[in-house]
Amino acid sequence: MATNDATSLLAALRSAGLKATPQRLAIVDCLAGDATHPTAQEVYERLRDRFPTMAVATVYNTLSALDSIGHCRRLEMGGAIRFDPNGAPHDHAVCEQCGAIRDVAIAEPERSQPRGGQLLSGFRVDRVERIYRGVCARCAAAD
Amino acid sequence: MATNDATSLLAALRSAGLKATPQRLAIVDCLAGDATHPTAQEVYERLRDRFPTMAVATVYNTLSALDSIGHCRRLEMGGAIRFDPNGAPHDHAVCEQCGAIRDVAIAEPERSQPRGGQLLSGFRVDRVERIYRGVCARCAAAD
DNA sequence: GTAAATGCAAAGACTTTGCACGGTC
DNA sequence: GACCGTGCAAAGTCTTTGCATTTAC
Repeated sequence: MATNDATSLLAALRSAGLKATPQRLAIVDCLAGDATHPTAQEVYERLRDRFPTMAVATVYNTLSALDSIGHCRRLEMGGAIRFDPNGAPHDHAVCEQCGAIRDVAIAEPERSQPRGGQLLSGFRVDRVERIYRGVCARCAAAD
Repeated sequence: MATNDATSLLAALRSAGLKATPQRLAIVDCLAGDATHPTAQEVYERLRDRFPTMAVATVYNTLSALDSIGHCRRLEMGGAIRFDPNGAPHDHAVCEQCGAIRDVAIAEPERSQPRGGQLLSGFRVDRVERIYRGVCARCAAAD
């Protein structure tokens, strides 16, 4: 799988025939260097200083482009859509209080493979998503 | 756990000090008799005929009340919030094409218990959610 | 009668879309 | 130079909020 740092993301962009614009460079950079899975809005706000004229639509456009070439995944698990540049299979832990999302290594790799045959007659399982819901260390400490 | 049919949901409402209005009866009824996990909008539209003056806010109000007394769960798994009256622990299968959500019995009960200790230092796991993403029988047939 | 729920309307957050202009290759 | 991406603005969807009126208990 791709390492999905800023460099490889860019390479992926270009090899997919997509153009490398300054905005895209910045968005890719912002996403790759961030473990919190920012929303499109967050990326937009963070880049506002550097690109005062950039439109929200551009952020969505770029993130969708990255998604469609398989170099970032849309995470839809409540609230706004988040974007995950981590190409490796992994699960997520979501803090119910602050909404932070954290990657979690898959503990039981064999379980990540659907065994839908018995369970879901007629439903073709493409992938399984696991979400750990709870409270993150910081919020627990703040209580 | 509660069976969460319309009758028990109502009883729960009343024992929680919440009032049983005609609108709530209808909403509870609509939810209990529906396996598709309707969104608030869908419930609203379905009850429009019977309650032409009912407001969307009322639907949200009732569903939130049910959620807060633990008799229905908010499902936030992409797109609009859905409401699940099934009180038993279970997972969900989501069709990527039509968006249908289907309950899935938990195949490996022991796995539903978080073993976060090793995996998520500092993160207190309250529950684990599993989502099977794929294509439902009907959509597969339509291809 | 009291407390709570409803209806209504408005605002808010997030996302998508269309089109003309400007930049990349 | 051709094409793609950007910026801008508007619309669309879902959800939440405030307040006066009505209703259940």
